[in-house]
Amino acid sequence: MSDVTSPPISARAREIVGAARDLLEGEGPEAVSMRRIAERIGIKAPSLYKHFPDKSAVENALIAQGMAELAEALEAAEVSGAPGAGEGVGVADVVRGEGAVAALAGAYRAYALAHPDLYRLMSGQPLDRAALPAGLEDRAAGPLVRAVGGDADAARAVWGFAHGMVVLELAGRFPPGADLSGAWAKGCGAFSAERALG
Amino acid sequence: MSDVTSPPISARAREIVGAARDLLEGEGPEAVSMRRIAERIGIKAPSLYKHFPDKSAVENALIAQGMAELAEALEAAEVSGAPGAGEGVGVADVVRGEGAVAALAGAYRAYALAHPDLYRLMSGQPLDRAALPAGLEDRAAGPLVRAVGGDADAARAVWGFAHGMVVLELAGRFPPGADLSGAWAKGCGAFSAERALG
DNA sequence: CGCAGGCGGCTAACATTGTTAGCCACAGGC
DNA sequence: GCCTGTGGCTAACAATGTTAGCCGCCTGCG
Repeated sequence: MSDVTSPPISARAREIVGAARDLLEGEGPEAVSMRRIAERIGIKAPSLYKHFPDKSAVENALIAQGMAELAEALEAAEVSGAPGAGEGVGVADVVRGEGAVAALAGAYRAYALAHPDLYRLMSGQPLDRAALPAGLEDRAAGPLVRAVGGDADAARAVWGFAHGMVVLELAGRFPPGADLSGAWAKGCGAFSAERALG
Repeated sequence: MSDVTSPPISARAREIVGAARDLLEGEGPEAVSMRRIAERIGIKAPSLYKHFPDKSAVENALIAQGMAELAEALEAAEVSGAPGAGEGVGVADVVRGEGAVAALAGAYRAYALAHPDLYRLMSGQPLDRAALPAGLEDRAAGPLVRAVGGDADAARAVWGFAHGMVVLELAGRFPPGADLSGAWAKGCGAFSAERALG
């Protein structure tokens, strides 16, 4: 997944966000405390403040990392789902762009399910844009706005749909055993049909 | 909004969740601590444990309260948006049910924006169904499944869309000044168009 | 009437959290 | 050869949820 941690260049800083990520993905959000992070790399908690101003700065680094990875995943789905690429589309591809939306939705869901706690960290709070690498947010949004032909309203609606489905699934809010892929298909189909009608 | 707190009948218990709600909606989630709740009703924190087993029980009461209110709001939108009711629909009502979905979406968004912290509390965690009054969840879901004609997949997709839009808006994730009502319209239209195509 | 019991307060305390103050060792540059 | 910055450390503080243990008062009962 290449190197995605831009602002903190220090090796120690990278080690810190690495430990934070391991804790987050290995033991959940409540495990990522300053003392646990420090312990994991063999130092004491107060020393972390020589590398990051506070805990939220570490979290912001994690968020940037996740967003970059998500952007990569979406870009990969974009090329593989683009018209002209190999790999035949499964269901009716009546509308130009339908396959693209579904492919992106699938990649979005897959990333969120593969990194549930990181995804929640990324999307659960007001997002300090100043602490994010410039252009990252736009880059992550790019594939989706291209898939809907540049329609900002449609892009936001599809994003809302995908995010809502993912976060409800992660929170276990759907009835156990519900056929979520059916709901995903319904949603992707709806947005594609809407495009068909103009 | 009538009486919605079912399990804790004690006056003190109701006073406690009232204080918790005031703190939550007045000063945000981090203000609702056991000590602040107790202080607000003139007792000390440990005494709260004579009425609730732990903090999460208080939160569950809050969640039940919010879900009941949301259900009421959706039911109200359901009757006012039903065919035959007064109040002309704003935009093209080409499909039976389109107005209903839009009306429900509007009510959903309105409730969430009016009670942002309560909504986040309601929807942000795995939901301890055992601690909820029986049937509450189904009641809240009722209006939406009726609006989509009983199609469970469609209901889940629309719910995902509405929830995602709301939670992204509450988290300030959309660009400042974005035309969200446009995105909402696009989404509602998409799901209605999908129904038109079968 | 007297008494037992429990309901509902209280204080003190514990572990854990993020975070700060202040100290010290060591490396590199003038 | 000093001196300064970097990056460790210990001790401490405030606030969190929660428990233990004590006590006063009201109620029901014999």
